[in-house]
Amino acid sequence: MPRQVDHASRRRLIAEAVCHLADERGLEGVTLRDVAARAQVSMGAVQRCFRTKEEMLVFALGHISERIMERVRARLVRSPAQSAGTALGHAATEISLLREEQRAEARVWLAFVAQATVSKVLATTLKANYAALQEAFTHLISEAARGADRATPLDPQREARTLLALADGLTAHVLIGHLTSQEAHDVLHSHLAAL
Amino acid sequence: MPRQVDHASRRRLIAEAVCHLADERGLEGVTLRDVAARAQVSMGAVQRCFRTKEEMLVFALGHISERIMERVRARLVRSPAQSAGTALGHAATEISLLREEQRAEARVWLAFVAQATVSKVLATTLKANYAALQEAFTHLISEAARGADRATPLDPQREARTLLALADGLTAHVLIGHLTSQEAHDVLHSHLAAL
DNA sequence: CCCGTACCGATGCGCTTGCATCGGAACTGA
DNA sequence: TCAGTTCCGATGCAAGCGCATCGGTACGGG
Repeated sequence: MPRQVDHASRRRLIAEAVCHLADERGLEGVTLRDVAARAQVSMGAVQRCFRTKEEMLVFALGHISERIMERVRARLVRSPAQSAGTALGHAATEISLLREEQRAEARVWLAFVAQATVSKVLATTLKANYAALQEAFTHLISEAARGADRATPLDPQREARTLLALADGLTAHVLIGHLTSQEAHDVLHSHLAAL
Repeated sequence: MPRQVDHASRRRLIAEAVCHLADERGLEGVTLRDVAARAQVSMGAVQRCFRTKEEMLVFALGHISERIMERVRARLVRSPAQSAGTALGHAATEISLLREEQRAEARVWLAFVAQATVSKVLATTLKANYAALQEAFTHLISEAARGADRATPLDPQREARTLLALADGLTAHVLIGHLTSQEAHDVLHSHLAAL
């Protein structure tokens, strides 16, 4: 058996390169050659890992989805003691990708969302992610609502959808410079407080 | 003076073609040749109207911005009798581009938003539009809030930002198929009711 | 009537793209 | 040590891109 290469890790390496390039120049500016150069591998290696460019992009989307999800999970685990309400706040903040160091991920994410409107495979991947997030949020909200008694009974699923859409909208507005991340934080927490 | 052509209307014609193509294939799939073909003019004509492709795209963005703004304005004028609250609802609905016949505009808009994260000129144009919208919403909200007395005093500007971000997020989620436009409507109106 | 000017369609150029190909390098097992 | 197998880097190719160019066309003024 000759030399074996760890395909999985190489694919991840390449996915990282895709994200960096998508951050800098947009998804359209991602070419196989540039990806190879950025990942410090040859074009042939890239083509061995992914049969087509689209396959590469889909994998990259899955990669960063996983990273984001992982961060949310980590955040929830890190602060388990508090109430479901604060956990919700943390999760929402993570999702919004407002922190400076997440700006790159946010740009890549937005690029993929835009691309998904014309690419069926990307849309499928994205929908799965959103569905998972929405479910998680729904649970958090209904749990948080159990304690607090409210004048009007609230629909956890609808509130989850609201929160998810709001987070995404805020992310986009920060990215194009319409809002500062400060303002976005303010809006987000105000909304959460109203819940 | 030899034959003169109406440059302004031709530019609008081309902008329409750009929007159609961006709707079908994404902003990346917009090429000068295809635009020319779709607009039923020659490539030379396109190049006469716009010196570069970017100039064309920027004009197209301005064109559809204007159209959307115009629709919002028309909607507000059409139903002036009601309260500021219902006017707000109408405006928000228009902005969200949820109706089927606005799906194309929504796709184009999202494509431009994504592109704006890497293009300074596009970002500037977009920011101007969002600023105008936010201001309009702020006024509507503060006006609507004047009548209703509330437990917690609300910040009109913050609520305007929230509404704008929520509308955009919902639009995106409908486009990628995570929500149906029905669900988005539900979310939006529920949020408005909470105000 | 025809000349001059404003317009435009077609064509060419240089470049980049995604993808296919292949000779040789690298490493394992005997 | 060497044969065998797996991998990969370089190169080629056809297509498509944005943009520049230019000769022909059509119209309005003298």
